[in-house]
Amino acid sequence: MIIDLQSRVAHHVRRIVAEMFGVQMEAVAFQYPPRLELGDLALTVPFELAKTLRRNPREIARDLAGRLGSLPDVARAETAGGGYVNIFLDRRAFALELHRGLIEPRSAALTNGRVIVEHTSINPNKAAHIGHLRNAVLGDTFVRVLRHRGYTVGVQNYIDDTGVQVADIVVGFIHIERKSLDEVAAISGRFDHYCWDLYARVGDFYAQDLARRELQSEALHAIEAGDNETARLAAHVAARIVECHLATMARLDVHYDLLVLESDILRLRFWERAFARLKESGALWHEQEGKNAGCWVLSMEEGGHDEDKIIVRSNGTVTYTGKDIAYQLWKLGLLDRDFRYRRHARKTRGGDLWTTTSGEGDADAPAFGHARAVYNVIDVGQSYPQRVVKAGVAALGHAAAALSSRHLAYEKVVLSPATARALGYDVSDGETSVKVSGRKGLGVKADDLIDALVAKAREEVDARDPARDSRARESAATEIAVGALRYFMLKFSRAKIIVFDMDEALAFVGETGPYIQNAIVRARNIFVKLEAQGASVEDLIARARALDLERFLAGEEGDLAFALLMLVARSEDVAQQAIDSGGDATLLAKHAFLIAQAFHSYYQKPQHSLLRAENDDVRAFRVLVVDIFVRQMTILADLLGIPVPERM
RNA sequence: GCGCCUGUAGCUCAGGUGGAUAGAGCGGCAGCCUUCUAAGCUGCGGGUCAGGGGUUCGAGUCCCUUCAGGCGCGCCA
Repeated sequence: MIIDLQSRVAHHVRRIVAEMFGVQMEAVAFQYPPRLELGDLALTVPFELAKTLRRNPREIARDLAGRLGSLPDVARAETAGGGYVNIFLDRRAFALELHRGLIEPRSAALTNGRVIVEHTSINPNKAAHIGHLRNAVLGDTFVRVLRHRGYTVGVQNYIDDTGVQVADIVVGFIHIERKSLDEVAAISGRFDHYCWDLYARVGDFYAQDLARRELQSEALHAIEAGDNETARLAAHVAARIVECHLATMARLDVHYDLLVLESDILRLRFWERAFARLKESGALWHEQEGKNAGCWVLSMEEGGHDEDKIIVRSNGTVTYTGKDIAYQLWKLGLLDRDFRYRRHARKTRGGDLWTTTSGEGDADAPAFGHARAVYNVIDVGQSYPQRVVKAGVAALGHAAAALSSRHLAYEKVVLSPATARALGYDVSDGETSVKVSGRKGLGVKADDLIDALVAKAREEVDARDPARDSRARESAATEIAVGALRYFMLKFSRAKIIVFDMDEALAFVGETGPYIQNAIVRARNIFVKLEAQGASVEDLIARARALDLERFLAGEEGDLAFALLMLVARSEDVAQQAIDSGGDATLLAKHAFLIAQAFHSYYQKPQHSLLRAENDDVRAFRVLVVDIFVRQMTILADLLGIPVPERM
């Protein structure tokens, strides 16, 4: 809402600057004064004009301020500091416009074309861990923000069902446990957790005798060839683990539109097609000499020497990077091949979940691929292969498409020494963090973390509200756990390594998801009580609209309330910023926290009590403020994927 | 060696497009519950924004450089 207001004011500022100084300004930048007493918005145009006009910015500010006071939306304007123009808004008009915008939300203008976000993409061979949660929460939150801002988004989860990690588990079943497909299928309980342990044993198994590595490559070849017992076992493992991952992510309300199976990329010969095009264009060539002799390589054109990346090995097999180039080309609509699709048994939030297939597809499948922009949420360790993929796309003459394909890189999650010790890992005194290791089975399983959070939240809920129905307490505990976890994953910027500490992650006080949830619960509860007393929120809001709000939004309470409203008004701006900055929702999470903080601070003062307001006008005013807060916070919580319990 | 990332309060971290006195949470200290649910609020203390140089009216933010730490540079993914 503040964006609209700013563009109206900016329009007038440009006009006035042209009249007074004869200068055409392209953009007018707004800032927020450090303290509310100084003003609601600040202009820095006098600083910019000072250069071209060769005049003191203070004088320019004074001239400009004199003309701004009579504009619509503006109550008055002052000069301050070395040349700021501080604008005080017409608070009544501001509050009413803000409220109207939240009651009748204009959905953001639809942008053209589809955006694809790929996230999660966990190897389907063992349980998801906290690092995967960071990926999924980052990706899912970005998707929510994009959709909110008018983008059409397709969410894809890439399943590497023919890779070495699945092969390792297959080796484990065949050569360590000596289980048949039927016996594996009969394993009950949490299959992904079973494989988590088995995977660690396979690591030991290889380490004991390096010759056993051959078993991995044997399994891999059998899987790629297909139509044999090993391949069927691999398919069973991958499919079953994917279901586990989907179930884990669903606990956090993370969903996908399409599962892309690597086996389908192979069977539908996407790579052969991409390979042919890459050869035609000369992007790939067959190296005749040197250490890469016999390989098909792609030049990275950096430094000019030894920068070639092998795409096809000398034994003729294609690397993962090669397959990813094919997949990326398909995403961008640059590969003249398509998958076939069938409905998956699981539903997604908006409707059907689809999966690729090389068999018969459903006739009514929607279109996928052909994206205008692609975001790949992948850990920062894969920056190099991601650059290779982009270079491959660019080498086919699609420079613009390569640019619209972005790597949303995020740092890893490691364990604090305390948490690593609690998991039974031996930590020496000097260490400040411990890397997770799939090979050693070291790490925190996503489900275990969520379970611990729910249990901790359940204790709190039980202690506060023992009389409440047990199922209601459980669902509140679950929502609090999810809110805490999602906020925790967002509060650090992507480039920061998270040193995961169980106690810190389990904290529900301070800058956390539950803090935000509590603010909304408190606010909603006021309305519940108000209605229970026989009052009507709707009537009170109608009454508020007719009030002299300028008066109510002044003074000690008014300033506090207005500060809250100013923060609320910036929400869409911050959401868009999260997109423009390249997909970092940290700002938006922080923003939600700031609004919650402003509300808590306002709410806490007994003299601001809504239910015990001294008269109906004051009550009506407070209802308006709280209503604006609740409506905006509900939107923000949804964007962050933070559920709101009925009671805390 | 080359490339990328990080360095801000005791700890963990925020700090669009350069702007006013650099913020939050945790921890510490001192207060606030016959309550619109204290998972909350108020106050206090806490800073060479790693060091140095430069650009600018103005730099935590941009440029150069040094230092420290991490990651990448596979016919793994």
